[in-house]
Order: sequence, then C-alpha cells, then structure tokens
Amino acid sequence: MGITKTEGFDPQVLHMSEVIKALGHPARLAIMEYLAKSPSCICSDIISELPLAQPTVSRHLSELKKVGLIKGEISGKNMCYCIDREGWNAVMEYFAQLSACMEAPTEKCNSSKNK
Amino acid sequence: MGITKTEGFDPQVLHMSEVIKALGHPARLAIMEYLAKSPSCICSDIISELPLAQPTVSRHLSELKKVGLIKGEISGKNMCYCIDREGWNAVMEYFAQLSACMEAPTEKCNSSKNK
DNA sequence: ATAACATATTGTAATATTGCAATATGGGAA
DNA sequence: TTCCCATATTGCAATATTACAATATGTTAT
Repeated sequence: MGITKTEGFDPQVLHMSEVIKALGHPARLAIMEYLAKSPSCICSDIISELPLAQPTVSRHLSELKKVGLIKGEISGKNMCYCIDREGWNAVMEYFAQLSACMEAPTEKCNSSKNK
Repeated sequence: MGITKTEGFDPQVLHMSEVIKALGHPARLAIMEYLAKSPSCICSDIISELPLAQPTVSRHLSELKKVGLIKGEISGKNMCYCIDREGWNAVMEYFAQLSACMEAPTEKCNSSKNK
C-alpha cells in the first residue's frame, strides 16, 4: 500500500525510524557527510557538490531539517545549513544503546518496556 | 520519479545509505531492537511481537538480510534470525567516523576523497 | 503418506518517494 | 525601482514501497 503502519509500535521506535529513514538516501547522507567534514555550510556549495538539480537538493535539505538532523540559518543572500547536534546525538545514543544490548548477554535492556 | 539517482555519489555513501534505509522503517527497526534485546531469535516470536501480518514481517526480514544486518539459519521447523554483527558494526563505525569529523574542527576527515 | 505447522513467495491495490522543469519568493546591488 | 542571485515551492510523471490475502514450500510428527 505504500503506507507505513504506525499503530502498535513503540513511540521511540516510530520516531527513530523516521529520523533514520531521512539518513537512508544517498543525497541526504552525502549532505550530512559534507556538513560534517566541511567548514562551509552554504547551501549553494552543497548544491554544487551533489549530482542533482537545485530543487531536488532543496527538498532533501528540508527533509533533513524536518526530522531535526540539520538546521538552517539565513546569512545575507545565502542559506547556511549545519548539523543539528541535538538530533544527531539522539540517533547516535539510540544506536549506542542498541549496540550495548547486543554486547550484554543477560542484562535487562528493557528501558522501553518500563511504561 | 521514485527512482533514486546513484550516479555521481561516493560508493561508500551509496552502500551505507542502502543499509541505513533498511533501518528506517518501524517494523525493521523494531526487529533489530527485538533481536538485540531478546535471547530468542525464532521467526514466529518476531512475528507475534509485531503488529503486522506474517507475510509482511517475512518481507521485512528478508530486506534486513539482503543488506547484511541480520542473518537467518534454519533450525528444524523454525527459522532463527540473529543480528549480523559484521553489517551492524560497519554502520556503527561509519557513524562513529562521521561523529568524529563533527568534533574535529580542522582535521582532515577526507578518507573518502583519497582515491 | 498425510496432517499440521512455520515460513517464503506472489499478486495486487494503495500510497509514498524521487527528480526535475517551471515558477515563486526574497534579498542585495545597480 | 529593476535586475540578479540564491533558495523554496509547485506540479507533474515515473517508480518504489508497503501491506495483506492467497498460495506455495518445506519440515516434523503421526
């Protein structure tokens, strides 16, 4: 159906999957890489870095912004995007927690079930 | 168009985005959580854990397997899935490297450009 | 062999995603 | 103001994704 079912899932899983989904696209992952590595955050630089048309890049940028992975600030005539550390760190912590559960054979790791 | 352009992107970005995309769905992320937390890896347990029909879960499982995040082993009448640590760790290392680039203000972090 | 169970595959309908051209918007410069 | 420039938005068309019923496959027990 193309529609993703959301009922019956843990709210944290729902939220995280949405953020992670935004990272699951070459253009958007490349944007994150670029912003992580480059001192420049000017939108036009990002556009010229990617093999996609300007409207397409703009759409990907707004999707990353929507889920809180980047934030944009107007800087004169340009738009300056940068990584939103809060959103990014939340994903990293989520993954770290999952990894920890894999390592710990018999520990609880049931933080999401305590409700 | 629904089709994702791949030309002009770094091969690592292409591969990683594919794996991450598999994680960007509530059912598939819930499966990963379940396998990380639970000692059981029997397919039927996963199915009864999710609010989705059996064929749908089966498809999600095969997608996770396709990108190397889980692996399945036949165990008599049952199928036993578990996390493929190699694939999982590759994603974690990729993210760790990206995070490191964000922290390091003026270091190179250009490993992907050395080609 | 047959029944019962567990899982995978196929077919299909509904919806989502992607990409780009065209266009709109908004700021600075002339 | 008018002309650029940079970016966002809109409107498609093509393709991908999702979910499930129906069905197929394979395994174990009887």
